[in-house]
Amino acid sequence: MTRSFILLDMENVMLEKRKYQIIFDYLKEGIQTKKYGVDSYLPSENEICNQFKTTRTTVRKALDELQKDGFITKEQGKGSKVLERRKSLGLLTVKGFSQAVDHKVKTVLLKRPSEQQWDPSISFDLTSDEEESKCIYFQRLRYLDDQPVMLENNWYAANALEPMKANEFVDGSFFKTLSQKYLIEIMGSEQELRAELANEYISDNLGIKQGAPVLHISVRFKTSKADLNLYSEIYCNTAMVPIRNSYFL
Amino acid sequence: MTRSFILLDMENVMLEKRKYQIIFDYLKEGIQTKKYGVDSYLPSENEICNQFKTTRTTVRKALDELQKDGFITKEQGKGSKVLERRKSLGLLTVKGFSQAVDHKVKTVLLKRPSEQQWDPSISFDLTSDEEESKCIYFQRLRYLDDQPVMLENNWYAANALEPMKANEFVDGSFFKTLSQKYLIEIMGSEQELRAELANEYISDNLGIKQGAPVLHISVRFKTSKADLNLYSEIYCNTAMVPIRNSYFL
DNA sequence: AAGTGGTCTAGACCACGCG
DNA sequence: GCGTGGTCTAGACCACTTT
Repeated sequence: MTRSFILLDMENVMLEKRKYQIIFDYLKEGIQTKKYGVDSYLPSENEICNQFKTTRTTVRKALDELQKDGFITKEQGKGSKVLERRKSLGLLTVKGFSQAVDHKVKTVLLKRPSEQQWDPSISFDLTSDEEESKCIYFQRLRYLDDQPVMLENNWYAANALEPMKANEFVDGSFFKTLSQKYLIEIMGSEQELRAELANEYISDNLGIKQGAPVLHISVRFKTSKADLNLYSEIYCNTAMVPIRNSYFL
Repeated sequence: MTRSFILLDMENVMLEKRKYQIIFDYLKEGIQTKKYGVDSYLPSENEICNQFKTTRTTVRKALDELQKDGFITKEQGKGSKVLERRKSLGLLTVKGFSQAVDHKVKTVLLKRPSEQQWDPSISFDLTSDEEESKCIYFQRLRYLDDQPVMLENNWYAANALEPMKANEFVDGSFFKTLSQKYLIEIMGSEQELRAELANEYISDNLGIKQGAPVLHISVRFKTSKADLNLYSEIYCNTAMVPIRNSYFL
């Protein structure tokens, strides 16, 4: 009696994770590392059942979570298909950035990631962990049709993630790099929006007049790594083209 | 043999809905009509099982959907608790509007809902159904601490929903009224953001100088009623206080 | 101890997609 | 016809909360 109790307890300590969580993690990693490529299908529910010696209920729980997190979509009669990118989380896009057919898009790294002091211009309160750490800062300028439209200042805690090397950026995207090389996902964001008049520094970078209206966006992105947030202060010239975002259940 | 086949088929035609969908709809309506008030607990999973003569798997499927849609949260050992409001869908809030303790909030209906022609200033393309219909227009001005901060122009298709009476607004909120009186929920939104300089009309309403920077937000809200979208063109004075929104998985 | 939600098993039948 | 995901049953044991 005592012995079986100890064994059960051991099992819980050893396993720790729920069975569906193990399957979820296994499949998620497979997607992030491109073992299961975009538009391909995961193994069928019954195959996963056999592989993990479990029942469909448990496998379906894992797949439901993957679907909720935007990694896959299910197609009745066909299978679970890997999606291109996760459900957009209110990520800001310049109108036309996605319909890239008739627009040229370019991102220039003005300042490559390097260790600095936190900047007081960040609009959000830092966590106590972050305040104790130094930070990594990098700056980018995004172009649409050779016209600069977004000036981006980005910070994150140095003790949460090493400074990314400039040549390491996957497709020039910080988020793609996080997902594919570090297996870290964006879990949500908070934004503050302001309309301001461009000062000299902003107007120089965006190639507009001083005093022209600019959209100032402050964002805190929360990630699946508990101690890693990304802070961005973004200035946009919305005269040519508005900034878009959308969200759906 | 033939007879039982027919019966089964009949059953599908009669029921049409899945069992979990019936339970979902029943509970959702209970929440929307305040039969289950905010912060109260739904009947336990076993009670619902007995009431609908089904198993916990099916009941839990219904509850999972309610949770995904932001109607309830589950508390282990306690029950399923009704939430105050649905998961914010990137709804814009003025910083301080929610922490209303130290701020006075006021909404004034400048133009009560009435039938009009669609306004060409709407930033989104209308559906063909909407174009064929007239529209309902209403205008509001929102104050924070007796300072006007948001001027709101709103339109929706007249054939999708009758014009709401001014005294019908629940807590002055269009969305609360939609949910509680019409059982219609917001399913998502698209936004376009622009920084602009206030023209005379805007500056008069917001009590700022002509040429001051204003945040222009165009929104299309999609609802659970297929033919009902709400279009809003909003102008914000962000000098005192920024506009916020957030989204999480 | 009793009740609640969380996980899991071992099945069954259905609707859909495709060869 | 066969494999896929979608729904559902009838149980079991667990962890957590409250009495």
